[in-house]
Amino acid sequence: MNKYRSHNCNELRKKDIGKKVFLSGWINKKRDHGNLLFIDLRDNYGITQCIIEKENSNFSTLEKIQLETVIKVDGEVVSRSNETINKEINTGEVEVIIKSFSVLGACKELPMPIFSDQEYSEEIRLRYRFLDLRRKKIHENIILRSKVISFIRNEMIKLGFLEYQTPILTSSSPEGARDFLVPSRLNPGKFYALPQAPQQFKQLIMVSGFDRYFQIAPCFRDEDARADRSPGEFYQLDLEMSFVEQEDVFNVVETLLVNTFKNFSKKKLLNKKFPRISYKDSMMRYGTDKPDLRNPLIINDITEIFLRDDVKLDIFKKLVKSGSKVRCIITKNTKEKPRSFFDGVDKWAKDQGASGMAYFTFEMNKEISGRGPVGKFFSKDALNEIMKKTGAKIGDSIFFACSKEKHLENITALARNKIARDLNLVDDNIFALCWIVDYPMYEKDNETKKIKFSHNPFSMPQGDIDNLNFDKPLEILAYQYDIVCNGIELSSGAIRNHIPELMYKLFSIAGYDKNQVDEKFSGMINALNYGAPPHGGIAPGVDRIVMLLANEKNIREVTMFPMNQNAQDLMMNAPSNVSENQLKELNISLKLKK
RNA sequence: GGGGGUGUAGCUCAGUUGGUUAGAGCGAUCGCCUGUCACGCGAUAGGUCGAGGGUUCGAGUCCCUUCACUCCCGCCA
Repeated sequence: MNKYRSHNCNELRKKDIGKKVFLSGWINKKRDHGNLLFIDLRDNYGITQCIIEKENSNFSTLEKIQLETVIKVDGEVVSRSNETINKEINTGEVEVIIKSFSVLGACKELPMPIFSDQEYSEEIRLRYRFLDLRRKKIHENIILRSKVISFIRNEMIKLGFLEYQTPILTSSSPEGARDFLVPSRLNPGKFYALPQAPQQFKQLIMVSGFDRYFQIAPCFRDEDARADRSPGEFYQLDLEMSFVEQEDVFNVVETLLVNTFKNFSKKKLLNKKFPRISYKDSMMRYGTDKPDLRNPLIINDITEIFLRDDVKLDIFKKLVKSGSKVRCIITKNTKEKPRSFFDGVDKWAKDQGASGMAYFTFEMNKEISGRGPVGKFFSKDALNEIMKKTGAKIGDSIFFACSKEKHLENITALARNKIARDLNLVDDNIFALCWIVDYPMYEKDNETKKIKFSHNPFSMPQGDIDNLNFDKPLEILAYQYDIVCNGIELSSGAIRNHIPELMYKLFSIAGYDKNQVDEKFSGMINALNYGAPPHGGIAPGVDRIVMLLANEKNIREVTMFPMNQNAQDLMMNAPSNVSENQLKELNISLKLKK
């Protein structure tokens, strides 16, 4: 038998009464009654109450010992009287009378309490992450993460996929995020890059004939953090399949995600077959390509209304003439809402940098009218037209804003969330997943006015690929798709372009000549010339899936050892200075900006 | 790179209009307590009010600069 424990701290039950046992764990909590001391002993599995009386020669030592000290106790399991049973813990019907004990790991005064539901600053939590991780909530989150990953591995294998590793040291690529670079000692002046994703490798795996690949893949991107975006590194369920069309990828992902969400959360799935929403529709109806479908509000375009002569809202009419658009959100049956609700939205919009949100409520007295500050500018015919266009009914209200399209999309998307929150329209017990499809292949860079890839440059364009109209590149759509859950982007994927000539052509439109493509994507472009199968895939973000399942708003709550917002590991003290010698070996000299 | 929030005891926070010696809870230390499970009771220690500068008779409080953490925008094919 192991010398540290006969049982773990979640094992003892009534049937064990009378047994001599020994347990090891952390002192979670002490309750000192002077002649009687209760100790809650905690390990990964649970808590067992241990008890010692004054008569025992160990009493005074144990009484003085710090919380979170690791001890081993020898003792006997006894039953608890009915009044003293603790239903909160699994071992609550019994307790262990301590005969002797020993300290296995001493503990200094704690910088933060472990046994507490209190919130602590991120700084202290990250600096003492090993203490933070002992706390119940995050301890359980990390275990959940492990179980989710195992489950996903199993499901993928059941679906006929095999897991393959790809290199961590690879080459820098010009498209996409900023790379983390690693200097090469053996190749002076040259650098590896950490992969932003195993994109080219997984396509090469397909060209190598492996048919169905997956990997829980670490990805590295040197970009700024957000609450749902770790700086530096994160994990994707990377997958790729040969001889597939878009729907084949969708079927695999739907099966996998439905099973995963069902298995790890009590929340309901809004749809088992996720709705397909085109990028264009999504931008129109939700103002974003990551819509939260739990929110029933829809955005409508009512620009045309402002061309009518019987609409007198001159500020908007003038803006519309110079190319602005007007979009609105209808709220159902809100005629009784207080003025503060409407003004609150307007004020909020102004805080967001918009010119505000106009509003009125559709009313019927003798005839239809708009009640609210700007209602009087609309004739009854114009109001009828709006109702027809938006599906609004008498008693509903309308919020609308006028701006250039891009800004308008932003502000209405935010307003959609804000209004839904105010009206409590979002059911938090639902997962609403959807596909966003038909992304444009290219977009115009706002600053440089140049055409660039809007997403993945390796995506297959839609339509007759022998007769694509390259004169209008912005109209070319791609077999490119995202999956979105509750307004959070879970992943991006695409059917890939496996035809080298087409690849050169598509890159040339984004400003890369053949030589550049050959140089930057040499591994892949070369391989495509030797019999490449049609293939496609996707890469759901593992951290975000776990975040949703754990019901957390911050990705650090499901990451064991995260970095802070400035991409520093406060516990390990990374990044850090390196010695002159190390730099010399790498032929690197530092020239720091002042 | 830009904008917002926060920064007071080991931890979580309060601190009025600028006014005497900066408070509470938890934790720590000491004492009391035999059925608690957030045990209870009493006492003690613990502060460069993030840092620097300024205004003022007087600054935790007002102003400027700066640092740290965090949220957001940019960025993240």
